Parts: sequence; C-alpha cells; structure tokens
Amino acid sequence: MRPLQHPAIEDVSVEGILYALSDSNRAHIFAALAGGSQPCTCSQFLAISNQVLPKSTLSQHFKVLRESGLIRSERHGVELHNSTRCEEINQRFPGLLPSITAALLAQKKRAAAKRPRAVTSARARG
Amino acid sequence: MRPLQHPAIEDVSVEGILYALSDSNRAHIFAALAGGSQPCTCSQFLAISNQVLPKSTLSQHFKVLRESGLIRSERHGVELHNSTRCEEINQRFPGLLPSITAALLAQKKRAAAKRPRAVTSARARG
DNA sequence: ATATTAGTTCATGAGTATTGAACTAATGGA
DNA sequence: TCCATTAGTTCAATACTCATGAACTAATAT
Repeated sequence: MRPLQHPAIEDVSVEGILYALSDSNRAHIFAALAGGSQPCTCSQFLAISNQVLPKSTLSQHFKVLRESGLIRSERHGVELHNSTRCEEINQRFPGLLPSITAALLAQKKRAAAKRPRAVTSARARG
Repeated sequence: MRPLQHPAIEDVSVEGILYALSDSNRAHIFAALAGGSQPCTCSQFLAISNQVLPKSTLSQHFKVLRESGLIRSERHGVELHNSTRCEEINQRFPGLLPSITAALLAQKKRAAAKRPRAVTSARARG
C-alpha cells in the first residue's frame, strides 16, 4: 500500500479548503476531528447524522480532506489515525478555520432547534 | 424573463457559501463585489485574471453566487446590478466572510510575490 | 421596425461523485 | 505457517454536474 500523500502547507489553497468543507459529510467529519482531542479512525464515521455511508464513499471523503491539506492521516497497524492540520493552516490563513467551524456549529444548533428529530441531508447546498 | 430568485437569509447554508467560493472565478467575482463600493454588472467580469470567460459560463457563476445567497442581483434596464449580501450573512455567520476574503487576499498576494507575471488557473483546488 | 446590448436557456460533451465488489495489508489466533 | 478478521483502498459502472457554443429573450436606442 503506497504511503499517504499530504500536501506541503504552502501548497494548501483556500479554494481547496472551501471545496472540501462544502460537503456536509466532510464538514461533519472535520468538525468532529477538530472538536475531539484524539485522532480518529475512518470507520468511526461510517454513520453520520442518521445516515450510513458506504466505506468506499467514506474513504473518498477522507482522501479529499487529506489532499486539501485539512487533515493528516497516519497508519497505525490496520487503521488510520486522522487529525486536523488546524495549527499549520491557521498560521497560513489566520482565522479561516475557526470562523468556518463556528459557522457550521451555529447552523447545526439552529437546525436542531427548528426540527426536533429529523435527518440532515448530505450535500445540501441550498 | 422570470424574476431573479434570492434565498431568504435563513435559508442560506454554510456549505452553499463554501461551495460557491471554492471556484477561483466565483471567488474573484465575489471579492471584487465585496471590495468595490458600487454594484457591478456581469459583463464587467468577462475577463478574469488573464483569461476570457464565455458569457454563458459567467451567467452560471453569477447564478451560483446568487442562489448561495452571497450576492443580490437587480435588473436595471438590460443589465444586472450585482452587490454582496455581506451584512445579512455576517449577522447570521459572524466573521465567516471576512476571514474567507482575507484568506483569498493573502493567497493572492503570496502568489503574486512568487510568480511575477503568470496566469492563475481556474478551479485550482490543489 | 430593426439593431444592439446584456444576460439566460438549452444541448452536449467533458468531467466528477457515489457506491458495490474485489482487492491489499496488518494482525490475531489455531 | 495458514486462515480469518479487520481497516481501508481501488476499480468499474452509473449518475450527476460543469463548461460552453448556439439560439434565445427582453430592454433600449435609432
């Protein structure tokens, strides 16, 4: 299995970051990684907000996050340990990730307040 | 010609905003609208950073920006006057747009410093 | 009326996303 | 050592989305 590729921090683009986080599932994964203190495996996200994702799909999402520079993945035995690259990115683009994370959280809270028990659709760009 | 559709501010999603701005051309257009003091027409952007865009493509880009809630377009005679909805959005998602705009600007400056005279490619997500 | 200008819609080819199935690689037993 | 299990990747097929030339609409001017 070929080694995992991570872009150098100077090759990380704003557009790439925005694109990676423009998908609800990826945004969810990233928020969870950013919020937690420990690196997470991919399969911890096989279920996201009431929907089950095929693992091939999940693998692609992690690949997009990794190639955008948002996360770092390290192989430990059979699993991957994923963590964010927030510090590096925050140095390069100060305030960008915190404000996106805050906005996603605000949106989530508001949605939760509006519809007590419902399903969040993926790729809802409207 | 059917009237232009703008989402209500409470229907604007973070994902939609991030997606709209994940394209270099749209990000460029939005930054210009945000930076300038006057509403701009679409055709002012027929040329963007050394490349010429077909007007059908440009029309689609404005549609995406409009439907994401980032801009408002008003018909004045035969042309559209486009302006941002930054104030509304900043109230709903404080700090989000300023930090994205700042990051795009920082990236642009850095790129300009690195390559004295070159062409910026569209949809560069790497 | 006709021409011009600004922007939209449509059709199509190119590109990208999703996902089941097959695969690889690491590890843990018999 | 060999087989099973587990975690994740790759492949292939289908479905979807994007970019763009051509045809169109609507407003204005001549």
